[in-house]
Amino acid sequence: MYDRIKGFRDFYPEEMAARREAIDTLEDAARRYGFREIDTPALERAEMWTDKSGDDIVEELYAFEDQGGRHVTLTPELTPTVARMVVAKQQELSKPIKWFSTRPFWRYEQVQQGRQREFYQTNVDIFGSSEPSADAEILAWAADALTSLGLTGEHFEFRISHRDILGGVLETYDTDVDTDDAIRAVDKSDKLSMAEYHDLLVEAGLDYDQAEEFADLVAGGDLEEIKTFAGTERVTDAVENLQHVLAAAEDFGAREYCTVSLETARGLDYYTGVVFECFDSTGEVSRSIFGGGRYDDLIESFGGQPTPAVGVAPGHATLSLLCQRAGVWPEEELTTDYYVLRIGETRSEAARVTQALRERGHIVETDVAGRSFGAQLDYADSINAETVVIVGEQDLANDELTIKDMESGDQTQVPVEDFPGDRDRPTFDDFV
RNA sequence: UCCGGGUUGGGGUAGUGGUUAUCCUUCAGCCUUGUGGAGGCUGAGACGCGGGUUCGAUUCUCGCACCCGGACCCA
Repeated sequence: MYDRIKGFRDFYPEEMAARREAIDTLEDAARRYGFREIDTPALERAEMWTDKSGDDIVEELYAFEDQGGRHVTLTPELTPTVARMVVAKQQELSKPIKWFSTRPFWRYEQVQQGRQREFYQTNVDIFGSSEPSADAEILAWAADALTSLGLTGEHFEFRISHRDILGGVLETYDTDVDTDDAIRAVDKSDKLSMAEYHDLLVEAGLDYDQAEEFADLVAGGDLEEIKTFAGTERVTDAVENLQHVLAAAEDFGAREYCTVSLETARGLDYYTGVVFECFDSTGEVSRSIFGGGRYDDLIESFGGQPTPAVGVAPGHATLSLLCQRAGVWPEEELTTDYYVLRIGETRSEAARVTQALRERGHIVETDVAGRSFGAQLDYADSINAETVVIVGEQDLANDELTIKDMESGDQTQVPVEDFPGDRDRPTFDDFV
């Protein structure tokens, strides 16, 4: 017996069927918005991460040197890859570029609830528009995707913030503030006592009065108050941009899921404008369900022309936790439309029936194990077959088949030449 | 990397420093090559790995692995 690699998961048919349904739900919603599916490599040059984040990040990567001496890594996130793709075909792609993909990523991390080393995300991005409508479309897709899964506003909320608001407010203080440290403190404020939170802000460079004032302002989340307080163009622009995004989200029916939450500061250094995270309303799923936002500088930093971008990437692990707790995760039960039971030397006729039903698009199984009548019926039961078509020597002797409804156990005879006939989905009821 | 809890057939469990490790379930076969969900019979299948203590370790002990939480981190 070999062990599974830690942090990697197997998906057996029942779980896979549920996952497939969930993935299809997310992707069908994306297709309705005109997002086009792409697929991307499992392996990228490690420099795509080490150049920007330093060599320490290798600790978090499945990175190695390949036979050709290249430093490569299993891809830990999609964004740099799509940025590379956009840059490579910048001239020929019509804007806005709207892409989605579902695929695994790999990070060498500590395994926790909702976090594995191999994890699946559906990434949805728009490149080439800085309009609030683009941000709103991302939010609208995210809301559509979640509600299509059966979730409602009771189950989740989008916490929306803007990168420039916190930074912009902080820079209005005369003191020399370490903005990153202060924002990190804000991000952690949930988990800290008020005093600890204030202490961290002080460590970042504010004095105690400022720390208290700043913390209150952020927690209050009153955008107009913040605009007035800061009085700078940067903050005014950021607030107005956030308001425009929310207004556009309103038009697309996504506003009701959005809460302004300036404490939602965390995240990727490449975010530049509106950022948001999705949280479980009950707080049972401790980490965020997913995050997203605007990253207007990334394409340029990858050597392309300045190209604004906004995107979101739900992780399937946390999403399925959320759905399971909300009781809307798809049923993990396999179903079978028909089982063609064969007894005696009847293979050719049974095969004809089997293939005819398969041609109609049904899930059809027949005996491949040489089992007895009873064992075949047992098996048909175990795979939740809806209808069993019995092709037995006794039936064929009368030029008949037996159609059995598995739920009721009722059965009836039908002429061989009349099955399946021109019926799309013949069942017991059609023949009584 | 750190903290806490855990690991006995495929799943769920009982138990013990000493003979054949308990029970339920599951799976396979048969009773039954013409009727499933019931029943009977037969069979398969476990003490996570390694070291130590001991005459003897699944049991005590240490280390490791893995699992479940959490911290840190989360590009």
